[in-house]
Amino acid sequence: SYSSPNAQVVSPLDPCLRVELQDLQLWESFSAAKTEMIVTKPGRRMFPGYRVKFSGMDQKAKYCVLMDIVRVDHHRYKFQNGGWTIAGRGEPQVPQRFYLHPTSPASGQDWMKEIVSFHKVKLTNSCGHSTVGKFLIHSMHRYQPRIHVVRSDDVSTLHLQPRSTFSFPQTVFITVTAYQNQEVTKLKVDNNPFARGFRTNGGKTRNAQSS
Amino acid sequence: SYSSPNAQVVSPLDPCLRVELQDLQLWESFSAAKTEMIVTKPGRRMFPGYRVKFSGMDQKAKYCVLMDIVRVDHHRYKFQNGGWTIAGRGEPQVPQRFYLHPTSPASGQDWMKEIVSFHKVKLTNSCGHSTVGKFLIHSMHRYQPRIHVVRSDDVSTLHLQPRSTFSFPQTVFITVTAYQNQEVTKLKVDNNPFARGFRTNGGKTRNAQSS
DNA sequence: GACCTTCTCACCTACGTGTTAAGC
DNA sequence: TCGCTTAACACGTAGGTGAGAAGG
Repeated sequence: SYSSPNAQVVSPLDPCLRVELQDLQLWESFSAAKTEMIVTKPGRRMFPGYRVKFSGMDQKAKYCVLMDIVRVDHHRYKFQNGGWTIAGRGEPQVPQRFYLHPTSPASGQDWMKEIVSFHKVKLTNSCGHSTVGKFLIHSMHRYQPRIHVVRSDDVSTLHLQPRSTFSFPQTVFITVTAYQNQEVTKLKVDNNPFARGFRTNGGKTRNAQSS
Repeated sequence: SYSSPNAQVVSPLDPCLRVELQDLQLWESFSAAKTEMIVTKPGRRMFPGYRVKFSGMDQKAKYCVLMDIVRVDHHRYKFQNGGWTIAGRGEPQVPQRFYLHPTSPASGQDWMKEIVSFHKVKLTNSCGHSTVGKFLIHSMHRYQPRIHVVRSDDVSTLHLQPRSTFSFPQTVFITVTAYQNQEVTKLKVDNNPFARGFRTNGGKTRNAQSS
């Protein structure tokens, strides 16, 4: 009930509220190749960046928007013979911190005005560093980001409020410390502007997602 | 009553609360030459960056910290014969928006833990663009930033709460669209790392304020 | 040895500077 | 003309890429 085959999901609590995943085609290209996300000690961004568009909010009401990243299953994975296979029991899932989108709190009108981006969040495998804007996760496990919407402007009691939760199956990924599947690497290089230096030819020249 | 000859000011509402201006020596060098701040359509940062340190807060209590920038007098200025002179009546002062420091709300302990920086705020003379983190002000007028501390974690009613206001005479500046005083230009080039490309010699080589 | 992690690097994007010339 | 504003520019800082070598 947290996922949907479509890129637009309806809230049970707030029946008009809808969330639409951006860059859907890009996400699906990665998903078809089994998305990998690098995780490092200092923290690494996700690519594609996680961006959504809201509609059906109460224009005047105040909302907070949060993200977390949760495990999809209980397995550890390995890349073998060109594909991903289960490699035993996964690490125990630690309860995730929520990342509060910095626009919070804001009116429904403000949230719907433009695309809401989480492209600055980072994935880390080290608990030593500061953890603002970083998700601590294990390598070689499957994860999925989730978006939570809380109809409140009181940031201090968000965890007690009812919330609407959205997630998209296209955004499931496996964490790695180095890319395993060359097809994934090629998609990253061809579409992430910061990796333009590694393009050979045929890659998108200008209009890729600006991370 | 909003200003003080010192770099550390005491709150009337909260007698232990103190605010200390950082980079005081740098601010005073500029002030001695009559500080100029560039204002542009897309927005320009201030240099020196506005940074303060808090002490004497209630460790457990929640605070919000805001900035605004207000007119110091009612004049318009011009630069003539190497100095600033009054050039008639200033534009009418428009009520300023507050900039809420993104750390807000946070505990006194968190605020006091490290230097609180407003170096990302920008000065603009165009109301067309988005105004988040930007102050709309007129060129050729004198302004002064102010810091407001509100003992509350309810962001939505901040404007109704009592607040302690601090400002420092060393931070008064005149807005310009291009630098008038060469002495000011030299101070900017010698101390702002982003202007390192314009240094001739004798400028600080490394340890300048990282804006 | 096989597998995974970490570090350094060249290369890129993004954007903060004053300068300069053009515009009004 | 004069005073002020704007836009394009070269040159910096800051930081996001995968590659490759080294480490465990």
